[in-house]
Amino acid sequence: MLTAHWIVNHLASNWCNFLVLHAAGAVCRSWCTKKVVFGMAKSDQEEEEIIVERVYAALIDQRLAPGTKLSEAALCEAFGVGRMRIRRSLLLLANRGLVDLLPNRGAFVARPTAKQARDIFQARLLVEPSLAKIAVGNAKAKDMTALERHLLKETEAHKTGNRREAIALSGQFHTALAEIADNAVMLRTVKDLVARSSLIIGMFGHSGVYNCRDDEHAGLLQAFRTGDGDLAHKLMEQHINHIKDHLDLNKPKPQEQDLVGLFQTLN
Amino acid sequence: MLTAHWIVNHLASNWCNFLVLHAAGAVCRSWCTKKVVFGMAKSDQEEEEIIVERVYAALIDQRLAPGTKLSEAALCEAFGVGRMRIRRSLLLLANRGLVDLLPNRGAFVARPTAKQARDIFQARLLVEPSLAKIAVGNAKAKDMTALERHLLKETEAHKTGNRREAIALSGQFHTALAEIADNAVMLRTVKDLVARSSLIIGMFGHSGVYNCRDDEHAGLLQAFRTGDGDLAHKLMEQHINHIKDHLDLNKPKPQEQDLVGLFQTLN
DNA sequence: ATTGTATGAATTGTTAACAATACTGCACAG
DNA sequence: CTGTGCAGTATTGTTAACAATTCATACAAT
Repeated sequence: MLTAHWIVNHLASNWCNFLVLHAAGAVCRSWCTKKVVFGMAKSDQEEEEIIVERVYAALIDQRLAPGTKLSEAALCEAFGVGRMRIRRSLLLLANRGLVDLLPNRGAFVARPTAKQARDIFQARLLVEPSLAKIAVGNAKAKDMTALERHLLKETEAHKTGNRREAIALSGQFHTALAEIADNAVMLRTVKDLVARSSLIIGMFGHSGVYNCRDDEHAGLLQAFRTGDGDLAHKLMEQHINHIKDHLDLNKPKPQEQDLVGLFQTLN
Repeated sequence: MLTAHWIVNHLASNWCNFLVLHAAGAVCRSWCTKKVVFGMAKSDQEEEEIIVERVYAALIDQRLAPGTKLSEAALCEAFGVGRMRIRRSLLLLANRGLVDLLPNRGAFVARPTAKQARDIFQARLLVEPSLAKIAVGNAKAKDMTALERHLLKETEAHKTGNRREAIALSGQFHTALAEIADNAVMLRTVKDLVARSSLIIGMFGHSGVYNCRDDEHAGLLQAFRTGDGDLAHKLMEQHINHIKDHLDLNKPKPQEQDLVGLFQTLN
């Protein structure tokens, strides 16, 4: 069971950043009758976007295991917001397949089925290689340097054995490509797929195996340097297949609620 | 402006079906202390899925023009549900890019920008051809007959000049392929892309031009008959490009609220 | 000892009232 | 005639109380 205290410690690690961020979005009622927001306009629903993003991050680096109960009260305390906000955030997360919303039971971190896992990786194979090719065509100089820097951090995290950061960074590498491709639709799609992949790895992955191997990311970066889009396509395809190969879709991790899941045939 | 009456007439055309459907999900408190739901289990959040689906349909066959205000009260009356339900549905629709949610102003049918239109069609070009190829590989006999029947209805609607039905059916053709491919992730993606494409056509399309030309759908069906996945890939690519070519992304339709949108520079 | 049942607590779902903001119409000054 | 300011009204956003359901514990029975 998940206590509020646990969430406060593990989920809200950069809570202060959030407060500062929010305070910066100052609202000023000026001479005109409309509100004018300086800088960032994240007064209302942008706020639960932040919550969603934070849960995203927690899912990706596997601080929240599949099946974990996300009680409203705990989340309220963790984020210091009202129940309505939390409720909306959970609805959005459920809409993206990251959370299962059982009526009268509450919200749980999603436990992807084998079928869902297959669908998700098929989708990644369908989308990400082509997207990588587009990204190669789009990459500006600053994108290249950003990727270089990202890869440095990634290998660094691997070397120092910082597992959580390594996982998070390897996920971000994939979304970074979508950002370079400069397509908002695909960016969101890839983000969702990466996050759900983390859940899948948590359920079907062999223990000790990371999300991505950074050397494959390095190969992709090399394709960016030479501007070889077709190579990037091929490498990305191989890369995703490697991730998929490290799964055993027939044996979901025997977590605590394995028996109950076995008899919930609806799922 | 959108009156409640208008919505009742135009949005809720198959309202009775819904009632029957819902009544069929009978709930029976039996000897065990848990609720048992016979047949379909759409008691709770499934209900707003229905609302979302209905708005979807209305957007696709262009009964709801981009920029139309969706007032909560009107929708409450149209669907006969409480404000909370409507509010959640609007949140989900906004999350999928079909509705713009302006703080304190309300919900409006989204008016895609030229950039968004480009992104969406790029995504379709990236996804749907490959998906069509997969669908060809997956198609069973019953899928073929269903497609045949669908195309008959589609050409029929074209011949009789039933514009709304023609548009709706041509959209459904694309989602039908995703269903045959049997990938839930891609199905949802394609549904969203098709719906948003309808909005784009409403904003940037030349008047009198349909969503899809049914003869191109017929060509795709032919590829299914011969089991030629690569042909399906090529045809779908051409098809989407044709749709895109009929747009003029530089000239958004001068609808009534075009001027106000012009001076809302935030958008 | 295990199963079944009942009671109380905790959690989720819904409703309605309230607060805050945006819209509308009118008066009035320039 | 246009533009500004100021009510009143309508719509949206939030909160808190209430209803409904599930969960946990204790206890009785086979």
